[in-house]
Amino acid sequence: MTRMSSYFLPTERQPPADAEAISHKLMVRAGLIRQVGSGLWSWLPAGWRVHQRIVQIVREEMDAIGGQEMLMPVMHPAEPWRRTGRYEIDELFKLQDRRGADMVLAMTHEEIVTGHVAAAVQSYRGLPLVLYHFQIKERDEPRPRAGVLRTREFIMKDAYSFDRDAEGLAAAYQRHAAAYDRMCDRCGLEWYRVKADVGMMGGHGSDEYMAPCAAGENDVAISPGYAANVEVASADAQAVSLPAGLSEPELVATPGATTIDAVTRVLEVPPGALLKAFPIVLRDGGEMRLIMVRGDHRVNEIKLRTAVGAFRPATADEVTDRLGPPGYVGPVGAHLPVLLDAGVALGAYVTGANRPDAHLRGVEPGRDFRFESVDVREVVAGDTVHGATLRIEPAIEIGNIFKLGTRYSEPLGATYLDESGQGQLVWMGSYGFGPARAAAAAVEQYADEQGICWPRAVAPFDIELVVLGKPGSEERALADSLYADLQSTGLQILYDERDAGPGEKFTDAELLGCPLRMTVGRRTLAAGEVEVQVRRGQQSRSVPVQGAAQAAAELWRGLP
RNA sequence: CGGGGAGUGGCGCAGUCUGGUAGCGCACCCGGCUGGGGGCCGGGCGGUCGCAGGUUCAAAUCCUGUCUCCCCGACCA
Repeated sequence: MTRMSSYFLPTERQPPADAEAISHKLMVRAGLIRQVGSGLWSWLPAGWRVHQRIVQIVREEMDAIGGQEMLMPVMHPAEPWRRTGRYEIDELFKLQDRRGADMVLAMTHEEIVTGHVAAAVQSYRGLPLVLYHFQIKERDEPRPRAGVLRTREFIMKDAYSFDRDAEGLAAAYQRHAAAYDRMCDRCGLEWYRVKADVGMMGGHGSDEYMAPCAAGENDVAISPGYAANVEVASADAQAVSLPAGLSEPELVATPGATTIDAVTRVLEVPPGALLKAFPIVLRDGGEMRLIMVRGDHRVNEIKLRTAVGAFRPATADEVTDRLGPPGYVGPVGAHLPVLLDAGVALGAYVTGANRPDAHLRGVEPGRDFRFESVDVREVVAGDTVHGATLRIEPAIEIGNIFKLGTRYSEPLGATYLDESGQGQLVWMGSYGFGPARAAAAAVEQYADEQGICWPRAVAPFDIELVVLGKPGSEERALADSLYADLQSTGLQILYDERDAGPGEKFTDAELLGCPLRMTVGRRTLAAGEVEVQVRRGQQSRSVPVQGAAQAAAELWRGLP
C-alpha cells in the first residue's frame, strides 16, 4: 500500500543551490536522497526502492554464475591491512577502539574474505569459489562530488573468486564479465565494457563497466570494435606535419619561446610539427629518461607509468644539469635514453636545442637521435584505431572486474594442497558493482526537462496512479478500485490521492519518473476511459475503464 | 593539496560595501473557493543570521579565529 498522502517523498521545486550534475539535482528534487555531510547521503524510501531493485538484479546475476552471498563487517582490525600493505592508503579510514587497537573501515574486503578462505580451504577440492556480499564501503575521498556519484560511504557488491591457477581465474573472470553484461542490460543502462588500468597494485587485467553520461568522471575512447578508458587507450600513429628535407638539423633562434604555443608562433609551424620533451626520473634507480611526444599531444601519465614504472617529473635543476634550460630541451645530443611516443611518425620535427633561446628544425628521429618507441600519449577525439575514428565520451564507472592473481593470497597465506600434495597459492579475482552509481547513471542517461525517466526495471514504482477531482468525488471512487485492480497485477503502484491540484500531481509524477502514469479524471472518465502515459517520450493514450489495469500492465511489459 | 565560492526559517534568496535590533518568494498550519498542468482570497506559525572571541552605546553587517558545505583542478588500491 503506497499512498502518496502518507508516503515520505519530500519533493522540491528547486534543486539544491550548489548542485551541478543532473542526477544530483533530480534525485534530491524527486525526494530520493538527502545529504548528511560531504559525500554522505541518506536514501529516502523511494530512492531506496531503486537501490534495492538494482541490488536484486545484481544478486540474481551473481547467483546465476554460482556466487554465494554472505556478509562481512565494515570495521576490521588493522593487522591484515598491514600485511597486504594497504594500511598506508590515504583514503583508508583509520580509527582505534577503546583499548587503543588500530582498526580500519573497509574500502573493499579482499583482506577479510581471503582470510576466511585461507583458514577454511586446505585442498584443491575446496576450489573454485565465488563469494560476494553487498556491504558499505568507506573511503575518505579527497573530493566527494555530484550527489551519489562519488561518495565517502556507499554500498558495493563486491565479489571474489578463488581458483587453483591462472586458467581457473580466466574462466571465472569470463563468467563475471558475462554476468556484468547482463546486469547492466537488465538495469536498462547504456554501457561500455572498457579496458582499464590495473593500477598501482598491479594485477593481470581489468575491465570497467562505464555508463556514458555528461556527469561522468572518466573519459572513455570509443570506436567501432574498440573501447578503452583513456587512461590506457592507444591510437594509430599519425602522419607528420613537416616534410623531411633538410640534410641536418638547422639551429633557429626562438628567444623567450619556452612553450609549444610560443614556438609555433615564432616559427609559424603547427604544434604537431614540434616534439615536446618531458624529462622524468625513474623511482627505481633514479635514472633519468627523456620522453618525447608530438607538440599537439599530451603525455598520459598512467600509460607512461605502465611503460616505465613509477617515476616523477625531473626538477628544473636536474633538467638544467643534464640537458639544458627548461623550455629548450630536446633529444639531439642528449646523453640520456630517449623514449619516443609511438604517435610520432617518421619525418622532420622542431625540437628544443638544449641551449637558451634556440630550437632545432628538421630533426628526424632515428637519423638525429636514437630512441626507443613507447606508447605514452593520451588519445584525443579524431584519432583512429585500426583506421576507425575515435570519439571520447565522459562516463560513470559503475562496475569493475579485476584479475588479482596472487596479490592477496600471497601476503595472507591463502594456499591449498594440489593432488600431489604440493602447496599452491590461490588465484583470485575481484568484481565490484555500485548500485548507487547505476541509479545515478540511469537518471543521467534518461532524464528530460520534466525530470527522471526510469528504465522499467529499476523504477521506484512501476506505475504512478494519479487521481484528480475532489475528495469524495466519483473519480476518487473509481481510482480507489483501479488501485486495487492494479495491485492485483503484481506491479508496484504509487497512488497519488493527495488533496492537491492537478499541476502539482503531474509535476511530481514527472519528477519521480515512474515508467507509466495513469490518470483518473473527469475529462476521460466521461468517455468511460482513463489516461495512460508513458513517461519516456510522454506519449499518452486512453484505455477503457473496464480492464484498464490489465491494459496498463500489458503496456508496461513492453516498455524499455 | 592548489584555486574559487557559500553558510540568514523546510527550500531558494535579499540585506553585509555604508553597524541601529531581520525581510521576500515558495513550502507549512487554519478557513473558504477552485478541481486536467505547481490556481485564488483571507488569517497564521516559524529564524540565538554556522560557531567562538573581539571592537562598539549598538553587530547578520566591522576584526580575529574556527567549523561546515559546494565548484574547478590534482588525487581516486
